[in-house]
Amino acid sequence: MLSKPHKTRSNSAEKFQNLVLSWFDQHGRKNLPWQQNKTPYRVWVSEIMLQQTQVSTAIPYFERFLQRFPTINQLAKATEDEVLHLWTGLGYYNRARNLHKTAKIIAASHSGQFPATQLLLENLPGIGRSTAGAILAIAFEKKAAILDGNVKRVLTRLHAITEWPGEKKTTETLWKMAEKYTPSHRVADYTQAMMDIGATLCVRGTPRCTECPFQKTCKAHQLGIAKTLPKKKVSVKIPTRQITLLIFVLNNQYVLLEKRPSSGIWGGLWSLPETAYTQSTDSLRKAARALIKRPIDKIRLGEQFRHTFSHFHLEIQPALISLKPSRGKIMEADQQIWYNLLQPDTVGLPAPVKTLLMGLNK
DNA sequence: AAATCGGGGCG
DNA sequence: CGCCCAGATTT
Repeated sequence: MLSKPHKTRSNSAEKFQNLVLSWFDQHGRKNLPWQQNKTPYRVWVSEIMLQQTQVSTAIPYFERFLQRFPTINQLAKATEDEVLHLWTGLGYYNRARNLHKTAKIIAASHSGQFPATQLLLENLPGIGRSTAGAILAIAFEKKAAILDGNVKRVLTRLHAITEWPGEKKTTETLWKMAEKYTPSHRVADYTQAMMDIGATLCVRGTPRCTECPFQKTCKAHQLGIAKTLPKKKVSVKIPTRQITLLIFVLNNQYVLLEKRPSSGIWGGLWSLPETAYTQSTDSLRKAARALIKRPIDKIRLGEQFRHTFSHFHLEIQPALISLKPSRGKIMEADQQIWYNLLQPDTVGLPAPVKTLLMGLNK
């Protein structure tokens, strides 16, 4: 048989993989909830949750989500409100809506079976190049690269890449590296290990280089610039907006909520009626009367607080508007609910709204 | 107070 | 394709 002479010395990618895999065997995380009973469905849900959320935050959400929706078909049958309910507090609610959409697609068009190619996965809502790679590698043991925030940080330091990683060219370079290093053997462990190294050793701020398996090879460490990488995007000051949120309280038990449009901030969540910022009782009375016909008992201001988004600060002035008690049936308009504080509906709430409502219960 | 994080959507 | 947008947590 004709064959090329066998290489006796492993190349640099193989050396790298061996470092990563033996680090994983000794230090990698192997007991995360989604690493037990590993199915494509569980891996997918975890990857979506982890897109913008740290492991420790995601764990309780993952447990509750899987408890309620053990299979993708059960998720597909759920209402969007219930999916958003389980997502309340996690943020980026588009992720939850896309998760639901994708479950419906897979239940209907793939007979409940997760597709296992890069192209099919990337065509599903909420799954891009990196998440598709993670599902292929972790759930299917298929050779596929990921480039999440952790891997980006590891690679920029390893190669001392000083350009901002958001540059198109730099991102492409990083993807090329990620692909070059990805092994065909034990790719699930490798992928988990890279995320673990990024999350526990190669952290932003001060990396723990002395404990790192790449200590000898890391360019940034050699140059003493690990701490300064990846280069930050030039920061922009974000503006502050002010609003007043109206808390209509009826019979000391019900609070009026309105469903927000499905796109934009808090898309699809149930929020408090909003009005232009004011602290004047007179204008609050006017705004309240425009929104509701019931007679007002009294109005008082809550304590103003701040909620920050990626691109603006929101100063929230809560206003409690107690309504005169009502005995008859309480009517709800379309896109409106009287949220029962004692028996909360299973709907999604923005984090500050949830905080406000919990405060009322005390 | 600043930084973070992957993907969707729009022009 | 380039650019803008989304939320809560950590540092």
